[in-house]
Amino acid sequence: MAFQAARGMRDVLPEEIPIWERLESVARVLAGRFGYREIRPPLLEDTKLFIRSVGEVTDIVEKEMFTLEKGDGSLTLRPEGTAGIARAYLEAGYQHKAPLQRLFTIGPMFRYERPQKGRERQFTQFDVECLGSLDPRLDAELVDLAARFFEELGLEQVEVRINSMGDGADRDQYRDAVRMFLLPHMAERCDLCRSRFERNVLRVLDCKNETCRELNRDAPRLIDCLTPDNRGHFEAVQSALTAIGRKAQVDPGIVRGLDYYTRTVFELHAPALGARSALCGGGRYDHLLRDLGGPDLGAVGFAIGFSGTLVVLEQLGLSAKVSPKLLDVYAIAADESAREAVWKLASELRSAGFATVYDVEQKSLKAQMKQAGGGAYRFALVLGERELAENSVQVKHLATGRQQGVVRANLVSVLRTMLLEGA
RNA sequence: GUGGGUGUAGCUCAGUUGGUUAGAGCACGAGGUUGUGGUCCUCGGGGUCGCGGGUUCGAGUCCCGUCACUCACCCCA
Repeated sequence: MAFQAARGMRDVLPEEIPIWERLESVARVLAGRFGYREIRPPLLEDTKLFIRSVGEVTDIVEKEMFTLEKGDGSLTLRPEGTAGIARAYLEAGYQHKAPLQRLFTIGPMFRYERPQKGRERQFTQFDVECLGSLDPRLDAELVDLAARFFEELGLEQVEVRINSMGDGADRDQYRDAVRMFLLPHMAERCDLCRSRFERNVLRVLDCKNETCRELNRDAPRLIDCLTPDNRGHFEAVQSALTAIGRKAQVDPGIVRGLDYYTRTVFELHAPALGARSALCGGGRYDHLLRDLGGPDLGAVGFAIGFSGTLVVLEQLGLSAKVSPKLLDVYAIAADESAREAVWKLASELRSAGFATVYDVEQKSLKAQMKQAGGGAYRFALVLGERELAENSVQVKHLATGRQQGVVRANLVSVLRTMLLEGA
């Protein structure tokens, strides 16, 4: 093949569209039920927006951005959705007219990474953000919304893990405390821990290695470092979840990679998937709007990746439940003389609202029947000399094999009735 | 970015220590059935063996490079 899709980019073929539409529809309906409105920011933003919001020393900014230099400006394909939405919020002036905004978007994001199963360079996210408030119920609301998304798709036992990263002083203090705690025993730890110690100290606490976990046992607890305010907020999030029957386990290992996160961070996991079980990640980012030049208003959000979701549905055998869409009619010419009549009939049926297709490959009657019976159509309509002579059409219901002659003038109403009855 | 694995027909795969015209199942086409799909039977069309180079009398098979996919890391949706 002379050309293939660029690395990490893939086509969503017609066969896969039904499952994608299902994801999008579940996302839209659910977001709507929670009062979230769709927003569609551009795919390209000023590169500096991402550097400012995501953080200069993150993997995303350091090596994963698709950047275009055009004229004297630098644009980058969005590696995540939050920055663009926050920018759009401020540009639209919501901070003045209606600061509390529940927003969502569904669309492609781009990261220059090594592709893997469920991880592509272009990937689709369902991104939900609530800007303009610090209310802990919103943190819980988003956890609930994210969990319901997966439950709606048929996943049972979605696990919620939450943590708080503090906010400013307590966050730095906790980080220092962890660093001081780890320092004396770093030599005994694994390579990964040593690299994380440099890059993102808190992730050392998430090491799966047996001896490292042992060393982590007496690590300082975040809850002890949080300011009374932040501790109160964290507890309020948890009780808001409890109040609606959502179980959430506190997991000190959850540390979002992006700079803008504050206070609540959370992940959703599907235990059925084993080690790589993360379905969704999100959290609060209370100073992002301020950092982008707006007022210091709170905000919280999450993102769900569709590629990963599809992998999960596949592994749990849930994707087969999405049935392909059928076309209504395949119109067949029983002999050459009927081809023109079939062409006119197809046009008529399309006007009447039926999804209709006919043969353009000069196939034999048998081959046309085979085409009709291939599983993509509900009815085969047969027109030949006989039908033309008596002004009728043979209507065959392909699933049952039942066939009847229908007077041409009644065809539309008969078809309509049969489709309504699901016959 | 690091380290493994894989790449043969539209799809899933077989192909012996290197040896003649590279095979199967499914799918596709024609016929059995002169106006009828799904079952069955017969026949048939389909291949730059991912791409490029090398070793050899001879390469799908061995070597090197490259691209893609994939798995485990890093990181994350």
